Amino acid sequence: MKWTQSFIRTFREPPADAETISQKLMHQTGMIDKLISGVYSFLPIGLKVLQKVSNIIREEMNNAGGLELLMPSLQPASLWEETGRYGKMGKDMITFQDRRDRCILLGPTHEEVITDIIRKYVKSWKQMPVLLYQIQTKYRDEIRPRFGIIRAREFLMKDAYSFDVDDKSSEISYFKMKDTYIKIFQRCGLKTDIKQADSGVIGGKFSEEFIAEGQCAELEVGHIFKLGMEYSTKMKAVFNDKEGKEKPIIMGCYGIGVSRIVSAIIEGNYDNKGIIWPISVSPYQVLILPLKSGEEKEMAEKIYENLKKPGWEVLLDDRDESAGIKFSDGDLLGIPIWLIFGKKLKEGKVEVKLRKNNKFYDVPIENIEQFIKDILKEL
RNA sequence: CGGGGCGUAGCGCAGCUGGCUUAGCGCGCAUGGUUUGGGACCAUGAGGUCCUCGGUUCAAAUCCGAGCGCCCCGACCA
Repeated sequence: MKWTQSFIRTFREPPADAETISQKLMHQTGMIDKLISGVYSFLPIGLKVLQKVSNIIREEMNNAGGLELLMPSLQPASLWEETGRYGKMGKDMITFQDRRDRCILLGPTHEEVITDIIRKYVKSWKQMPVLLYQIQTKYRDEIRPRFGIIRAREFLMKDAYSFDVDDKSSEISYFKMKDTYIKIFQRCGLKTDIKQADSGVIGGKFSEEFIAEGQCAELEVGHIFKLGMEYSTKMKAVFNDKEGKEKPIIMGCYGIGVSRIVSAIIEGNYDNKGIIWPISVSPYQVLILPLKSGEEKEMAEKIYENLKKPGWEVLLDDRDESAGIKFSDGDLLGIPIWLIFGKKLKEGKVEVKLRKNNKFYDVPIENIEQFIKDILKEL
């Protein structure tokens, strides 16, 4: 991607109302744009990171045997009355009347909907275990949205639900998810602690939450629950066991705040100049900086085309800006590997800079591809 | 919902105490030119419902009232 075509717009100063570092940096790099309190647009560069995180989650969920589905955001209040949660959630839920005066809500979570699906489709012990998940927007009218997308009223969440024939099997599902979560957070470059937690409105028997390290004390990037028979009993999600006896399905549910992860990654990976993306979620892997407009720019474009071929995501800063601005914006944006086309080009060399530790390497142009390959192994 | 703060150009702010020309500054943006290794410079220019409504007044960004919005602390929360 060429910078001049990328919609990237950086700001020298953070917005006055931003408090946390991730919020400031996401605004300064033009990743997000606030519409109203707790509600944000993801601009192209921000969406790119969000999609990287989503794809890591997807891969690991699929590896764990999960099946992706997509449930609606609009849900009938009547379904929530079955579990008694309509009252419990209270004003956190965004509700409205449709034209037939039916009470509809914007889904803050999906236990009721998934249980409804399961009770319609699963009738036999032979159909389990099942693990279903979705990546979808959730709506919660938080008492106090804060810290940008860390606690938003509209946010992207991965929610998964497991269905088993008995406690033993459900336990296996639970621990499989726990392992999967550890892998997901590792791949995203997040250090997390696991703590036993209060199950809150979700209910169930037991839950653990994954807390991301960082300055910002907030909720937590993942939460896994053993729900037991809580929902299946109330909603009559039952199956026939081997003896033909009717039994309630044993459930678990597993959430990850996808958009919140993006914030959490920044909270754990930045310096006074800007973001330092882990390679796995960086919007681009390589940033190319031609510092002058002549031969440097020509050569930079050539290398840019070459590097795109093997599938690397490359950002070429083709703006007619001074070196200082390109460096500063590069630091702010946090792309891990930089290729600087400047002084050293006369000697046939490109300078490689690593954002992480600010180390520079002089690399002959013909060796660039191999050099990046080697560096990528270490990052 | 309680407490605190804020609302003036795309962003960051000054002006308000003590009402008075055409409401400023920095950044950004546009055009032209000189620059180009860590946020360069010159010139010209565009851009404003001073959050909204009402009140006081000869006169309101400025004073008063109400409302709306935003941020922070607290309670609350996957």
